Amino acid sequence: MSSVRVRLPPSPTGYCHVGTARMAILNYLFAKKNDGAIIFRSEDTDKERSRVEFEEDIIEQLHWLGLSWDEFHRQSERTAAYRAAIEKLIAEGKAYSSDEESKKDPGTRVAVIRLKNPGTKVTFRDLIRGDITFDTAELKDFAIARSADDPLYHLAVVVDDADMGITHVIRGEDHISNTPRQILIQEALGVSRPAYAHYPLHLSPERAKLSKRTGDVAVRDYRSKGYLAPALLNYLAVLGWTPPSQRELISLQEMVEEFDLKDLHKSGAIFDIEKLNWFNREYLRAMPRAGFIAYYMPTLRAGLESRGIACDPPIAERIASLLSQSIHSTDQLASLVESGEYDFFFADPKLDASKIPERKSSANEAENHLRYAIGALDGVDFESETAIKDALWDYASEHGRGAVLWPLRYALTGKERSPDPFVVASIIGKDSTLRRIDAALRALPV
RNA sequence: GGCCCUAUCGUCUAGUGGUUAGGACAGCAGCUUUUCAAGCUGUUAACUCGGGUUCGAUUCCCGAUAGGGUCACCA
Repeated sequence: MSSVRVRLPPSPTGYCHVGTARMAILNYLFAKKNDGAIIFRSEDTDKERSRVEFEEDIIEQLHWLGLSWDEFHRQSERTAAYRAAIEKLIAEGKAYSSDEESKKDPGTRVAVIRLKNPGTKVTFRDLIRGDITFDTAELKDFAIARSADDPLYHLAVVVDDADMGITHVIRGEDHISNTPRQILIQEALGVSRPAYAHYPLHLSPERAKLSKRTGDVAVRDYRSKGYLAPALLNYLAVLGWTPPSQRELISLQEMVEEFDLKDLHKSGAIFDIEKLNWFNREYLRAMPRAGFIAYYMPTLRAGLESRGIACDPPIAERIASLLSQSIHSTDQLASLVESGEYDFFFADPKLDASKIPERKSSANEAENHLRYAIGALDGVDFESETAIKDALWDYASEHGRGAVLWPLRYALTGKERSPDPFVVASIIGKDSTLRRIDAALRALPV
C-alpha cells in the first residue's frame, strides 16, 4: 500500500505552457508508478491575472496529452482554510499585520501580513539534487497575505499541501529558492514537510527561459500546428529524463513502468524543435492510413482552395503515402501547399516548352518519347504504379532513362523536382496523364 | 550584485578511477535514383579551465569560469 500524493498546481494566468505540461507529466509518471493519487489544484489566488478561460485551457490540454487526476481543487474556494491558518499564526504571535507604503502604488498605504521570520538556517533534502541549505535570515519577514481573506502564494501552497496530504512536491528548479520560505511557514504552522524534487527547466535555443519571443510556449499552439499528443508528450518527457531502457520512443504506459525520480537530469535542456519534428514524424508514420488522411485533409484542402484549386478527394487520399514520408506537421504541410508544391496533383501544370526535353537531349527526342509513352500506356492499369513502370521501363532503359523519363515527369508535374512519373501518373489517373502528355506534345517546338 | 543550482559532440544524452568515451536529432558523404525527397550504409564532432587526491582522472575534492534560477503587496 502506498500513500503517495502529488499535486499539479498550475496558475491559470495564461494558456497551458509546455512547462506546465512537463510538470504535469513528471508528477503523473511518479504518482502512477507508485500507485499514488494526483491532486489538480488551480492556484488562482491572483484575482487580477487569473482567468477561467486559462484554467479551462490547462485542463483541456493536459487531458489531450492523456493525463488525468483524482481530485480537483481551486484555491479561490478555500479561503476559509487560509483564514484559519493566518489567524492562528497571528494569534500565536508568529505573524503580524503591518500597515506599509504600497510598492505598486507609492504614496498610498496598504495592509500586509508578514511572517515573523526566526532567521534560522534551513536544510532540505532534494530527491534529485541532495541536501540544499539556505540561510533564511536574508528573507526577512516576508509577506504571506494581504489580509486574512487574501492569502499570497506561499501561505496558500503550504496550507493546501498539508490539507491535501501531499507527500511529494515535484516542480521546476525555479522553485528551489521558494522552498525555504514554505518550510518556514510549515514550521510555524506545525505541519509536516513533504519530500521535494526539483527538476531543471528547459531552455530556449539561446539558453534562456522559454518565452514567446523564441517560439511557441503554449501547448495549444503545438496542437494547432499538427503535433500529435503522444509525440509532444514523449518529447517533453524524455527532455530531462532518460528511462533505464534508454528508449527514446516510448508510450505513456511504458514511461510509467520505467519512471524513477533518480533518472531525472540535473541540468537544463534546450527545447529543440527539430527533434520534436522527428518525434512527430515517427508518430505520424505509425498512424493508420485513414487516420493520417483525416489528419492532413483539412490543411491540404484549405491550402489548395486558397490557391484557387479544387481539392479532389480521391486524389487527396491517394497522396497519403507520399505525404507520410515527407511531412512532420500540418504546419509544414500548409507552407508546402502554399508554395504550390502539390498543385500539379490537382490541376494541369503550366509548361515551359524549353524544359520539356531533358538537358542532354533534343525536343525531337522528347517528342518521340512522349508519343511512345502515350501508346505504351494504353491498356495499362493505372491503379498500379508498377504496371505503369513496367510499361515504360525497358523502353526507357534502352533510350536513356533521363531522356525518356524527364520529359514525361515534367509533362505531368511542370516541376523540376517532384516524385517520380510512375507515382504521379498513378495518382492523377489515366485521363489526366494522357491529357498532360498531349499538352506537352503540343507545347513542344516542332 | 547576494543566495541557490548546474557543467560530456552544434543539440538531447549514456557511461567509467584505466573505455577505440556509446546512442539519438541535426550535418556531411556514398548507394539508390530521370529530378527532389524518403530509405539504406558510412562518417565529422564532446568530457570548460586550474589545482589537488591517486600508479592513473572525463569520473572524487577544492577553486575559477560560464550558464541558469531566485531575490514581489505574482505564482
